[in-house]
Amino acid sequence: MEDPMLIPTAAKLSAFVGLSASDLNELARLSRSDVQTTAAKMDLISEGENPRSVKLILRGWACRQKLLPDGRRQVLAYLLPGDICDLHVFILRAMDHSITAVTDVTYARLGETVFEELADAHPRIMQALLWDALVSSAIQREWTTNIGRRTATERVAHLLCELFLRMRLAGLARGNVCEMPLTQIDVADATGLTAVHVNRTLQALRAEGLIEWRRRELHIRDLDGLKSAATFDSNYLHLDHDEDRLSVREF
Amino acid sequence: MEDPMLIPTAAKLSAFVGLSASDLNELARLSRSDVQTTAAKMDLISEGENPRSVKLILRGWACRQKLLPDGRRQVLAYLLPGDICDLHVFILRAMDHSITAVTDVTYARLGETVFEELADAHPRIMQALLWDALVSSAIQREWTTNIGRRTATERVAHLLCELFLRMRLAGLARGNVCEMPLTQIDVADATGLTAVHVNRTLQALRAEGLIEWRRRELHIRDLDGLKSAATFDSNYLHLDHDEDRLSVREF
DNA sequence: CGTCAAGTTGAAACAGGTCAAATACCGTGG
DNA sequence: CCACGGTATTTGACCTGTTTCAACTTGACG
Repeated sequence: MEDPMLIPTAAKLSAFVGLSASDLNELARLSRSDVQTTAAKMDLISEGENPRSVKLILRGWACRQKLLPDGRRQVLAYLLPGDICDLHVFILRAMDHSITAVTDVTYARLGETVFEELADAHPRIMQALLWDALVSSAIQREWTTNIGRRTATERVAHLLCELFLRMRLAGLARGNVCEMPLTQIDVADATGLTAVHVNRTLQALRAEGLIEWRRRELHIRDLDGLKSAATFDSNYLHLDHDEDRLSVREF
Repeated sequence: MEDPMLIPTAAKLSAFVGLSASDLNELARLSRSDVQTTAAKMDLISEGENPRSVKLILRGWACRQKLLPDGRRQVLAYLLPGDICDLHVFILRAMDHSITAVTDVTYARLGETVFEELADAHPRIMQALLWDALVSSAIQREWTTNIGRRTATERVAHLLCELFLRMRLAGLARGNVCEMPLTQIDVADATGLTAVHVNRTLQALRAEGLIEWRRRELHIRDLDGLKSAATFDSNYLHLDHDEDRLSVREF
């Protein structure tokens, strides 16, 4: 069996709570149950559909998105390996947006009962999932702010900064490099800009020596510089965890 | 004692689940416990503070907001009477935004244990609160879309449409009129526009006969027209409830 | 080596921003 | 009841960041 800490979900949740060996095994087990694949550009679930499972992204990138009747597209979130969608989604009748594969995506589907069992047998995982859900909401708020009140350069820099830090948190960055499979159109639809303007903005960020981005690989050349170009403040990612309440305790 | 259905929270949650007389009484009871008041423009809780209670808005309007270092302001959500903030917020160490009173606000503070008790004694309320939390997330996503991909006119029309429908859901509209205590600056900071441009946009909406807005009162003169000017689709409010699973059952 | 998607460039247009002054509104105290 | 002061709204003139459109280049892949 693979090392459970290599599972991005485990890496990420561990940043919040200490997880026991048994917790880590449980995450590994969940990552092997009901595994599905979706090709790039296809929906994992479409707007209007009735959600029947929580999705745990194992490999590849997905996004939440809305389409307006005339085709305008807004990306609401990027889902990276290790991300979990919509802990409590069973309560809703219909999706108000779709979840779409950016690259080919492999994911596990978790049914409603999984969480009832988790709450009993692995309360620490459940608490970490709740934390993760709250962080997802916080990210959504930060995106609202990003689009509403930042300039084009700040928006793009902010997005890249966030994605890099999240990839690193999931154990998916090597040094200051991470995979970046988005197109400039994807960046545009996430930041409320046009692809043309994103292109010019990226050129400026490159010219300032802040980033390089070629062949689906993002190199952060100056993280502090990028953060300050973005007015980036990582508080919304809630990476500070409460050591007292949440450290590992093996029973 | 007042009629429990007059409590806006009860009105709103009833739109989702059927609540028993005992549930309604419990909501009335919660609305009387630990009641606080905050004057307009003051924070109910500030960014960086450690959240110690869930807030239930009883009277007046509040907002969630973020301030960038240079003073730019983004309103993330408006909280109307009956709204509940952040069901699971105890898990987080620090607020990533502040909750600020728009008008004078009266609210009840609910501690962590309240929800443990509710889950046992009033599971139907708990389920409704979970639904409400999911709808709040959905609203946040819609705002991201609004700011990212709609024109100024669409944005403003969309915001007014949403606020009116939410007020009506909470039992706080008379016909096609509701209270609207926001300034044009508030609307601007919620839609990613400037106050000057909001002003011109509102004049256009008035000229088209869609709304009137004077003395803190909004009159919707043509709801369908306003919706279509906004490309408004109410699906994100998740007003459709599942009769089978969620109708009242008295035991 | 051809094809299709993604990225880049330039020129022109415009939605919305900025600045600054004028007006209306509203509660308060004389 | 009116004058006052502060806040919110409205107006006009001008400006600019971003969009639009259309063409061209590069890159990935069978």
